[in-house]
Amino acid sequence: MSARSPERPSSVRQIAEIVGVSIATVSRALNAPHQVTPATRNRILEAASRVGYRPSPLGRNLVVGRSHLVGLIVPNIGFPLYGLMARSVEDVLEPLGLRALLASSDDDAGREVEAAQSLLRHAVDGGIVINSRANASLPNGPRYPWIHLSPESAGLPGAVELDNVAGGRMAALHLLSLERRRLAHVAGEGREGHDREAGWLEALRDHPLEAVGRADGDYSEQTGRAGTRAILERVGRDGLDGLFLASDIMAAGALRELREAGLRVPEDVAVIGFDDAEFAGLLSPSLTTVRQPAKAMGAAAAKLLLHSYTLESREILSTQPVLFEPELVVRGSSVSLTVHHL
Amino acid sequence: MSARSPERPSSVRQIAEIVGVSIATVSRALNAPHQVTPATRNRILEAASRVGYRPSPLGRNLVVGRSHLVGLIVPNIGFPLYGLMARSVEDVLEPLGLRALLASSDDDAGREVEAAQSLLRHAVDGGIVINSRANASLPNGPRYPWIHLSPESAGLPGAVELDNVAGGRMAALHLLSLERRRLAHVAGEGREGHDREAGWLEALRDHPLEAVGRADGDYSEQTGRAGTRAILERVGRDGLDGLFLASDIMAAGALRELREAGLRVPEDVAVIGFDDAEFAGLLSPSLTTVRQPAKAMGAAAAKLLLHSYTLESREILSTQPVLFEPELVVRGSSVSLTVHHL
DNA sequence: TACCGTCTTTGTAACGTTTACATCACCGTG
DNA sequence: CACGGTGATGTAAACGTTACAAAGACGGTA
Repeated sequence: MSARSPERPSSVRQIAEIVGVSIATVSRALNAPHQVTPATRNRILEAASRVGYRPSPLGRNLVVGRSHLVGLIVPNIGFPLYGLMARSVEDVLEPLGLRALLASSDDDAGREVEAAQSLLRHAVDGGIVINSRANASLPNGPRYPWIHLSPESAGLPGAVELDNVAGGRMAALHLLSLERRRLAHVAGEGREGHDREAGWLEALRDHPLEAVGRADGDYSEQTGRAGTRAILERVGRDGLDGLFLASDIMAAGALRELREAGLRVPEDVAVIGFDDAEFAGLLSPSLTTVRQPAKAMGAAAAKLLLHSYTLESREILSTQPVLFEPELVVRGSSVSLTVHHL
Repeated sequence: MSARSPERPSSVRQIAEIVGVSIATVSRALNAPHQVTPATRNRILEAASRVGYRPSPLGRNLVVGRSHLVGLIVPNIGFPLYGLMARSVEDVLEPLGLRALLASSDDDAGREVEAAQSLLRHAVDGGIVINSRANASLPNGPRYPWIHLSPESAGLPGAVELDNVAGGRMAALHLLSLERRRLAHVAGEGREGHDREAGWLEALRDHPLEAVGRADGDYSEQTGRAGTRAILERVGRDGLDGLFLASDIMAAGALRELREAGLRVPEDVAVIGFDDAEFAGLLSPSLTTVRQPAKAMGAAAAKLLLHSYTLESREILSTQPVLFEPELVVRGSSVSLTVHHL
């Protein structure tokens, strides 16, 4: 049983005294060995390992002026999409000895600014803000910039965005390719939702359609369901054969509403969601969706930050956002997949 | 346009020089105002605000020996259950100025130990480990303890656990209360899965059953599905009227398998899962499940840590784990809920 | 050999903050 | 006046790294 050693941990000073050199030489022996005569270097290393020396990160942080901490502001880390992004941010930062310091904004600009201030008090070197509402009004304290991983980073330098317009277009083209001509959309909020609908409408414009409907939603199951019902009431049971919803959660509500209305998916109505949430493949029928490449986007944001980290500057970022293309994931809710039970 | 002020930020030294006092007096004027004569105090505060003084957290951390950072080791923050726990940990820590520093273990003991070491290099004051595999072999560096939020914290001090045995019992009693007598279970791995099955079997013991089956799974949809199929093949289509799966994801697989086998849920087979994942209510039918109170458990772990934080000790923790009771959430997969269309 | 320049090795001091301890002045009491 | 107490302030130490200085060795050249 090794002793718990309640004595204060060993320091460079202690080692310097043992060996009979200055603390600077000790530090050099550990960090830049070639600058120290082999003889003294060995004595220092030997003494260091004998007393079990572990440099204090706090002392190091102080003098180098960097904490190796990266702030990560997320609306709510409990939401799977944000968790995924956070994880891939982490994976990129870790090999460089950087760590993510977590804060929640709850999609509120005020709380977001508070979170940023709190992170700055913890001396983060830089930060990544997912779904920023405060945008430019974030306190510009950190040594390296705030990177925005958002749908609406209004021209800010250092931004990673999803091409929501292209996503909406994809959904439309997919349904059109399935010969569906009686289409409807349940939209989402914010620029995000607006862009998805813009892409959707743009792609539909040139095609002769029998009917096209819409309803507003807020990404919740409840509004997905209510929107679907409203559309059905307006166009009738036969007035709909393709439905695009701005989130998978809304699409889950739509699937239920359609089933309860006695409509078959995908035979009567093809359904397509947005995000490719974890559960999209678990629904019945499994949900066709426009995939948001969350991991790649998180990694891109982290790399953007690393870029200015290694360049020791916060100014050099492009004003052009890094744009990510979504990806169509076709599942059972839009095509009758061959069922493989034996 | 305010100047970007590339000069180094103001320090206590600077203020001390302006006012003509020692740096100690400056520090006291800011942190313990009553120890300083009102006249000097005012001059110091005035000078501080004039130069826009903000104390360096790095300097402070260094001298007080606390970073106000709490390590949070999670298998994968992208998993919703862990994200939920992390969020509520954060909510408890935040009001005290503590922040969570994130690390991933990927359910691997080696990676977990590495993560702990990395967090210690960042000088975390203490830490919370969700689903620890390393348990007692975590490096005992931090000033305050590692709190375990796990299914199997083998007698470690400072642990928060779910009563999985009670959860299994609940599932059994629920199916029994629905007059189901041909029951089966798809088990999960680890002590977690073992305990759930133990509770399940214990509750079934005293009841006369027509049939009872089981299969092994690993919490994935695929094994939930395969296990269900295996059970059906063994007992036949009429040999099953109640099915308990050790996770909601497995239950989602079971729902699909049962549907494809032409069995109705809940009329022919009642299904119950475990966890109450986000999507449980989105499935069709919506999934009855044994709810794991993730938020409450995360909060409890954080409070356990705060306890030793305020007591300035890492030793005083109870060896008894804080045990949380799961909660039965009844939905459509086990009872025919009145459908409210119209 | 004396001098100069260059290179290697090591030492000094500063960075920012807090706090235990020391110092100093002042006031009241015996 | 001596003593003790009180309140305000100063000094120094703690942490690890690095710019700069200093010192010494060495070689080349006059």
